[in-house]
Parts: sequence; structure tokens; C-alpha cells
Amino acid sequence: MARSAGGIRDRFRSQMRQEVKDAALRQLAAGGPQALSVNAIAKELGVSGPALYRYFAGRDALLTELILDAYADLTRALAGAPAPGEAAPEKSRLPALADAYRAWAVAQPHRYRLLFSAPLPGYDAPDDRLVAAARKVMGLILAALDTTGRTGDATLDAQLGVWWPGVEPARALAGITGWSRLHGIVSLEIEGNFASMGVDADRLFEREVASVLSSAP
Amino acid sequence: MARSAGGIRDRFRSQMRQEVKDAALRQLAAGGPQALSVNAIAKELGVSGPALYRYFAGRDALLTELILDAYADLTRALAGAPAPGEAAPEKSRLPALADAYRAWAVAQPHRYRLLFSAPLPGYDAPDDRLVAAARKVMGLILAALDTTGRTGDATLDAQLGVWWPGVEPARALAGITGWSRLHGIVSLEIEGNFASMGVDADRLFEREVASVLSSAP
DNA sequence: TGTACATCAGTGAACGCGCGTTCACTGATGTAC
DNA sequence: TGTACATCAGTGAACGCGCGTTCACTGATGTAC
Repeated sequence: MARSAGGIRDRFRSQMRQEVKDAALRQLAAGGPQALSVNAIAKELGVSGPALYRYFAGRDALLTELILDAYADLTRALAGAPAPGEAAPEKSRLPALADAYRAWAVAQPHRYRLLFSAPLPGYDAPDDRLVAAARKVMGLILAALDTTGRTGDATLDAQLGVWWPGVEPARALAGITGWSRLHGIVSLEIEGNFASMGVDADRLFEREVASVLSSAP
Repeated sequence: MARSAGGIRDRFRSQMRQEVKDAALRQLAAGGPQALSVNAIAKELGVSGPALYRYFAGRDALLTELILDAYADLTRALAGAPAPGEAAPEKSRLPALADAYRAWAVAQPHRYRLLFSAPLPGYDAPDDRLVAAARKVMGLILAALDTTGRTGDATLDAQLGVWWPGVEPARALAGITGWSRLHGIVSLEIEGNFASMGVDADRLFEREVASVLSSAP
């Protein structure tokens, strides 16, 4: 009854939960997305398999938390992108954001895939929290744009308005388009497509970011 | 010794091989990429597991063939994109190609993922044939562009020249950029990102294709 | 046309492995009196 | 300060399942003489 959230046992619990997640991420990084195995994590932590059920309801619950953590981490990385405290001029915020986005993805491609690649078989994202987390990321992209007005397509305006009420439709569209281009080039990069063509991804990325800037009038 | 390639047994063999691949694709479509199981395919074909080893060296060999088939099929779809026999004006070839690319991906997302998403764990693409197949697809994109000249970046020009000797660097870059944007929007679409935002993917795609056209001077 | 033989598709058992999850249980440890 | 108790982390065995792959073997079938 007297469950103080900062009690010794609670402290231990949350530390152990974190260790489980760390081990899970290590395995994801090493072995691809279906390498996430409850038993393997337990073995890595020097503990029997069933022990993990003290901390997570099951494999899916663990996976969901990893995804939510990844969203939160990406959000943090993007939010900190324009040097904090420094009032950067509008036009320079997008490149910083794009660089942060790419850097995050390249540094930990397994987490990027967790967010934006096909969900694992047997795993049905059950959660509104995931949608909310994704919207948060999108919000940061929108905030870095200064496009205004309508898109010229009334139906599209309406659809965008439902999802982002209060945001000018042209800005929402620019956000989607910018995200799509970032995702295109970043996802090709992390799967090694540019490397196998012998082309420097830095150069391609820089140019594509410029295109996002210039195509948003 | 008298192995006529069109013998009865050979005919049977290649038909059976095709049935195995069809079943494999059906399972990929239904259950995600790691749902590809030798035993499950055999069961679907009403045959014992080891029987399939008559037709494929193992799981990896089957997977490699599926990927090569997918490349060939995509290549065919793209090559047939501008109404065949009809001499379309240059500027109209890219939209037709883009539509064909998207249509192929949307119709069979599991095959699209097979080509452009992370390789399955434990599967190391062992094959120059894959690289050659990818290059062929890229070649079709390049052929639909009319950009000429250099990129303004000598290093980049050199890198592009190694991979596509004889192709003007600016065209190669436009090809990569165009592919990247197509992939960005198509891959977000097939993972359901636009649907979950309540936005019509058709409209977004149309605008993005226009951007590819206009940003290639 | 008939017979002998080589080819080869397919079987069933087995190997060793890993998976997620449940269950009844032990033993340590924090907590309340 | 000391004792009794409730909490809870962790164990080990088990369940049922599926995986890719090997092996020795059967039986049908095409082929050569």
C-alpha cells in the first residue's frame, strides 16, 4: 500500500527494465529485427528466460516500448537540432533539422527501421501512443518550415486540416513532402544503396536538403 | 547424358520450381518477410519438407531467386510503362515510369520490401546478380530523363562516372534523386503512413512526381 | 514391342536448435508492528 | 532493536511448436538397348 514510487524496489525495477531494453537494442542492432528474443536477452543478462516476465508482459510489450523510446529519442534529437538558445534565422532551421534526422538514423539504423519500416510479423501495433509519438516528430518538421497558405487542392486541404487542425495546409503538405524526401534518401543510405554505388551519401543528402528548401516557395 | 532441356522431367522440374516460388510469395505477402519457411511452403504444396531440396539448395537460394525474379518483374513493369510502340514525347515518359513504379510497389509491397528494405537476418546477399539487376532498374530511370551536363561537383562527377560510365553525371544524379524521392513516398505509402494520416496518397504522389520533373532543369 | 536399368521425386525419421510462455516453487529483502 | 510477515525477483521444468537440414530409403518413370 505504501508504494512510494521512489522506493528501493521500484528503483531496482526501473533499472532492470532499462537493462533489458538496452540488451534488446543491442540484439536488434546486431541481428536484424526478428533477432529480438526474450530468451536471448535473458541469457545476455545472465538470467533465466521467465525472469523477464517480471518486467514486461511479453515480447510485444517490450517491442512497443522500444518503439516508443525510439520515437522519444528521435524527437529529442530533432528538438535539440538548432543550437539551443540561439535564435537561428528561419531559413537555417530546416537544414539543421534534416542533419539531425539523418544523423540519428545513420547512427542507429535498427531503431530507424523500427519506426519506419514494416512492422514485424505477428506484431500488431496496438497503440494510440505510437500515433501520437509520430505526430510529435512531424510537428517538429512543420515547425521548421515557414510555408503558408493553401495547397490549391480543396480536398487535400481538408484532409490535411483534419490531421493538423490550425496548421496552414500548404505547410502541412510541405512537411509531408520534406519528410518523404528525407526518408527516401536516408532509408536508401542506411540500407547501403549508395555505398554499393560508390557514391558519397553526404553529397547526395546535402543536395536533397537544398531541394526541400527551394521547392517550398 | 542425353539431357534435352525440354525433356519431360525438366519440364516438370521447372513447373514445380515455379509452384514453390508462388507459394513462397503467397506466404511473404501474408506473413511478412520472415514468414518464409521451407516447411510451411512444402505443407502448402502437399509435400514433405525435404522434398523441396530437390528444387532449391536451401532457404537462402530460394530467397535469392525470389529477389531476382522481383527485380526482373519490376524491370518489365517499368520497361512497358510508356505505352509500347507509341513514341511518347520525352517529358511525358517520367510520369508514366513513376506511375508504373508506384503501381508495382503498391500492388505487391512484400516484393518491394524484398528489394529495398533491410535484408533478412541471416541472409547475406551473395550475388553479383543482385547488383546487376538493381543497375538495370536504375538504367530505366536514367533513360526516362533528359538532363545533361555535369553536377558542378567534380568529385561527385567522378563517382557517378565510375558507376555509370558514359552517362552524363547530371543525368545520373537526377536519376538517383528521382529514385530517392519515388522510394521515399512509395515506401511511406506501403507502410500505411499516409493512410493513417487520412491523406490521399494519390495526391501526394502526383505532386512529388511533378517535383522530380521540375527540379531536373 | 519388351525388358533392364539408371534416374530422380518424394518420404519419414531424426538431429539439434530456438522460440514465447505457464507454472509451482524458493529464497532473499524490504516493511510494519 | 527485534521479530513476523508480505512482497517479489528469480529458478527450473515443462508445454507445444516450428525451424532448416541430413540421411537412408522407396517407388515410379523415362530411357537405352
